[in-house]
Amino acid sequence: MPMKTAKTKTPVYEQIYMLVRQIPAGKVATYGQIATLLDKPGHARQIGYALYRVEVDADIPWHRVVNAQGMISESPQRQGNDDLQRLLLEQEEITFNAQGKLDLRRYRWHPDPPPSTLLE
DNA sequence: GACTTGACCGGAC
DNA sequence: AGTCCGGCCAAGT
Repeated sequence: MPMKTAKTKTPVYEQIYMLVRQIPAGKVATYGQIATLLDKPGHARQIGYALYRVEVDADIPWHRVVNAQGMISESPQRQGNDDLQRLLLEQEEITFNAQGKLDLRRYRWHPDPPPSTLLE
């Protein structure tokens, strides 16, 4: 049981990123949904913070994550990129209504395999 | 090592 | 319809 030097840092965000990568084009997930899929309901803010530090050109479909109201969460920090998010989604044939909301009933991602499988 | 900062959510009023 | 409020916790200062 010795060696404590193996500081396996298990990046928490790694799981978030892996899960987000599973979202198919044309579908979206909410922050809370991601948290729940990771068996951590209520930790939605962590998802937002994780995506906050994602590079725009990273191989992560960050644009497929919206808030529980079906809207794109904007931030002073990301000015301009929130518009990009909408464009990327529209390219996947996702439409927004006059209020800038998308229909979650229609576009929400429902993973077939259990979440635990998705992380392997 | 304490304190601040968030792409959030759900319930209460 | 709105608004307010507490909870959640990793990273950065």
